[in-house]
Amino acid sequence: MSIDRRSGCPINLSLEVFGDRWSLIILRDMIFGGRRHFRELLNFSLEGIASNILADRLKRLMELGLLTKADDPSHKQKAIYSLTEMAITLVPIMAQLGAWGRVWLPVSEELSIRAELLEKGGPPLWEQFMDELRHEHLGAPSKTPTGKPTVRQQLRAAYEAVVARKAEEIRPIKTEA
Amino acid sequence: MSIDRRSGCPINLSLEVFGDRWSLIILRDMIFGGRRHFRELLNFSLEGIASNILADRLKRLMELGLLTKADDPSHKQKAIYSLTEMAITLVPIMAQLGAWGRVWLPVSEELSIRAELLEKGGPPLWEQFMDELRHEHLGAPSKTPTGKPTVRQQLRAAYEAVVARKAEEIRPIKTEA
DNA sequence: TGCAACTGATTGCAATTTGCAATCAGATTG
DNA sequence: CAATCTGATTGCAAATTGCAATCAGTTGCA
Repeated sequence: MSIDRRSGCPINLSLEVFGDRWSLIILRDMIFGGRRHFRELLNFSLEGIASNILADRLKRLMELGLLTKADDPSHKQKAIYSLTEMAITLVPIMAQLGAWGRVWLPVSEELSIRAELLEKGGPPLWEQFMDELRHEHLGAPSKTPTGKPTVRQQLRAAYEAVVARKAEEIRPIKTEA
Repeated sequence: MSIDRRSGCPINLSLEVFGDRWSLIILRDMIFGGRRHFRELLNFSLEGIASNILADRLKRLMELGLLTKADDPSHKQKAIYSLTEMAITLVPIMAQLGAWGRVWLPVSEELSIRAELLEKGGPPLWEQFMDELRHEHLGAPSKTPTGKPTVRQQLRAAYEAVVARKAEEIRPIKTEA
């Protein structure tokens, strides 16, 4: 799982970075799910990543410059993983991947609502999101005005609205007449 | 190499389609390199794909609906592979991948000039390119006015200009004084 | 006619990668 | 001081990968 340098083509090199089944999933969970710890990534993983694979990929992503690791002051054995600028600029790729998958693949409604919102928002929303990520992970000053809902909040709200609506559809009348 | 349906997340499902080292490379060569035959994909492959892997991936991409296969009238054993609409709409993803790789990875100049042109052209250029691909692969009427250079011609010209310039830099004075 | 080259693959095989389950030692909590 | 939580590591079976050789039918050319 290292970089082969099979060719200097940008698409090939990008594939050598995250052309496997897990690297981009981990980055997705960090970017969209706000995960920062090993256990968060392990236990809340939708796709059920194994701990050895997670450990291997985190290490690899650090070597490649997509993640950094720091001690968590609250626990001597706890590590906090942060996205680098290199990883944050994957947001447009994630958005395009999500948009494509939503059209062509059998996505579930509650999981694709975020892709839809991100697609509708377009580059300006992606920029706002990347700005927020820089604030969270790199300590950069936030350019987003306070009060304005964060992109992650918007994504979360949209997700929960779909979940709530679907629960209502299954059980339309909760209490008896 | 089948679809697991690990989760209904669009990004995950997209990864299950081309989250391997070869599928997107094959599609890249068809989209940008204009390859249509097995041997073209095999012999002109920059990354040196093996014939069994190529055969396997072509089959898989057909099963997934990204490619179709037809007989070549010129040769009874020759097959022509065509992109489907599903594959053609990968152009924006390819463009983003190329743009990201160009910034963060050790790309070679002559291979990244295409990514640069595609990035500069933005969505309008991508649309024109997809229109041309629909014309080539799906027999759709071309909306691009005749006379206007095709995107593939532009990409090719840009590539050759870089190669020529680099040759000149290495050997600045060809003939003796 | 005859033979080499070309067509799109397939097969055998060794090496690598994968994912599951169990385990680890140190840190913290109750 | 025992249970739990931390980020891993190890053993192992199964799957995947890529290289090399091979295949049978088709074609071009002498």
